[in-house]
Amino acid sequence: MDIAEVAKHTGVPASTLRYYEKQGLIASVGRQGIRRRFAPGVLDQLALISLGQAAGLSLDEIRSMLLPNGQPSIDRQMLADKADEIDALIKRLRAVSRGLRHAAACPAPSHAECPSFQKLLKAAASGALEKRWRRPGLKLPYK
Amino acid sequence: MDIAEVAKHTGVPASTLRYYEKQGLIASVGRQGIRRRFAPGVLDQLALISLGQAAGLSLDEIRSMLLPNGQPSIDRQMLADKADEIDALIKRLRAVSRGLRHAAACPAPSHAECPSFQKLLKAAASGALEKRWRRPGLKLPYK
DNA sequence: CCTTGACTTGAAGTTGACTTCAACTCGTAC
DNA sequence: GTACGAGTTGAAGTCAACTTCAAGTCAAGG
Repeated sequence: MDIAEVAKHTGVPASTLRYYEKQGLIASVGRQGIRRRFAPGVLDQLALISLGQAAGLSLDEIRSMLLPNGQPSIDRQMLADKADEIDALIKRLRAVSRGLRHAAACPAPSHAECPSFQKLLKAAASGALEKRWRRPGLKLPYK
Repeated sequence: MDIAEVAKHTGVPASTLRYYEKQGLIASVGRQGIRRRFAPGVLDQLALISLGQAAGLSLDEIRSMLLPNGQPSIDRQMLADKADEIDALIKRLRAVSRGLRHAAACPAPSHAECPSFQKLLKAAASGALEKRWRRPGLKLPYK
């Protein structure tokens, strides 16, 4: 497959594919003239990369889960750890969501007088809420 | 309060406070010599900013929720919308977490043969999983 | 008076994951 | 044989939210 074909099948832009190759995340199987040729297996690798990103992994981390041949060699413990991380994130997000909803429904004339909003503010001020996550996330299937 | 005091109370670095001021997110009440002085109210504003960040708002969005005087003027509908967004994100994250856990527990010799892992991969490949979220998130209180 | 330390400034640097660009090379079609 | 479209390259640009830096300004203490 040439790069356009891979891009079409995966939705990953050609520029990104070249970038991934440079980063050692995927590999082309030789060239036809000047053009890269990819084995069909690259589609699976790209799926794996997408999954890793959805799970909140950096490209560096994802690379560390790939054998030199591109096959995944994934530590099950790492998967479980990542799941734990995501669960913790979910917990925090639910707290924020609940707080926001409460504040949205709060009948106080201004948020300055809404106790639940104040509570949220206090939590935020205390540093209990994270300001920035390490990284990207996911789009998801089952909507 | 001077900038160091605000920094100490809030944990927000002085450099960030200056940055926020430049961005119009907070305001100082005059100077003492060359040094900024802040009214205590700035602590509340910073709490609000933290909360906004935890809810996934960009600084631009947060600014749009502030009146020129720094008081929040928050659209309740917007809060509800944000809560919806967060809930949707939670849904996606839970799918990923479940998938990861399943894969971690999967007894197949390699993930290449694990059906649930394959399913996850397929979801990721389909673009159902987001690669990058718009932005930061939260750290959270109730751990 | 001079040093010290905390503050000031605007400009430039950082990070991660890409995208965009100019300049170039092919294979194919006319 | 030449124009075209699609690929190639390395370098530079983008975005957000900051941080870092050099150079300068003060107030207070010794």
